[in-house]
Amino acid sequence: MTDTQAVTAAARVPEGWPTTEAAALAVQDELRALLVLDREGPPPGEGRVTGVDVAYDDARGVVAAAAVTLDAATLAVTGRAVAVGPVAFPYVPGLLAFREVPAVLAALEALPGPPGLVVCDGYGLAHPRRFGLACHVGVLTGLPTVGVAKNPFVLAADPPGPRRGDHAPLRLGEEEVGRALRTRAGVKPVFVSAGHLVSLDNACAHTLALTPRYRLPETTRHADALCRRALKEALAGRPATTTD
DNA sequence: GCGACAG
DNA sequence: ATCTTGTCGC
Repeated sequence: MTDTQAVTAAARVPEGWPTTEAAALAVQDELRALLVLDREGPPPGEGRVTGVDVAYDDARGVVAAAAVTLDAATLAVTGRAVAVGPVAFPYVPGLLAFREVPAVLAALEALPGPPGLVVCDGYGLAHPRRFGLACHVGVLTGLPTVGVAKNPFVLAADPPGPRRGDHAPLRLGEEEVGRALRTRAGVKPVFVSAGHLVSLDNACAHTLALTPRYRLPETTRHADALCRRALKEALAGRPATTTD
């Protein structure tokens, strides 16, 4: 219907972006102080929700990010944008954000309208240092964010019940920093945590509102399909690692 | 000391 | 994340 053509932007690694693990850890410590966790966040089913995801070609050092905005009530696509650029950091468990954030921000900025709540593909607070990708994106954009990961990370969770909506806590000490949430009956759960300006309860409510049919949120599904297509198209222009 | 480890 | 065929099911 009103599905816009995806706007394509060029992403680049910002000046002063961390190049070592030690520098990245220091940035996490610095940004973590800016997290806002005492807000309920926007209610599910209203306004807009934007999913972000990235695809890589590590051999060529290229990353493509996609941001897809949906009407929260109907889940219809209202805006799409992609950003292609250089990979900003190697993959290090716990430092994923340094790899994806530059391209993700470029895609979000290229959207035709306000993103609303941002759903990230990965963890938020349920992170060894309580500052996963969703927190990072939230602090840098000022937008409410949640993290929905497909696989368990460093925090173990008991298996949730078998029905849609059943969940089990992800604990960091005594604190519940995330949940293994069953979005489809009898199907492997997803791992939800708050990123910025959202409560864990609300993050789970949004996740359920976005999964009327599949295990993963509609936002993530759309963004995943778009960034893969964008990466392919961006690579089609250049055959391979040429002699430059 | 040796693995495991979001994407 | 990515490399990969066929196959079972709606």
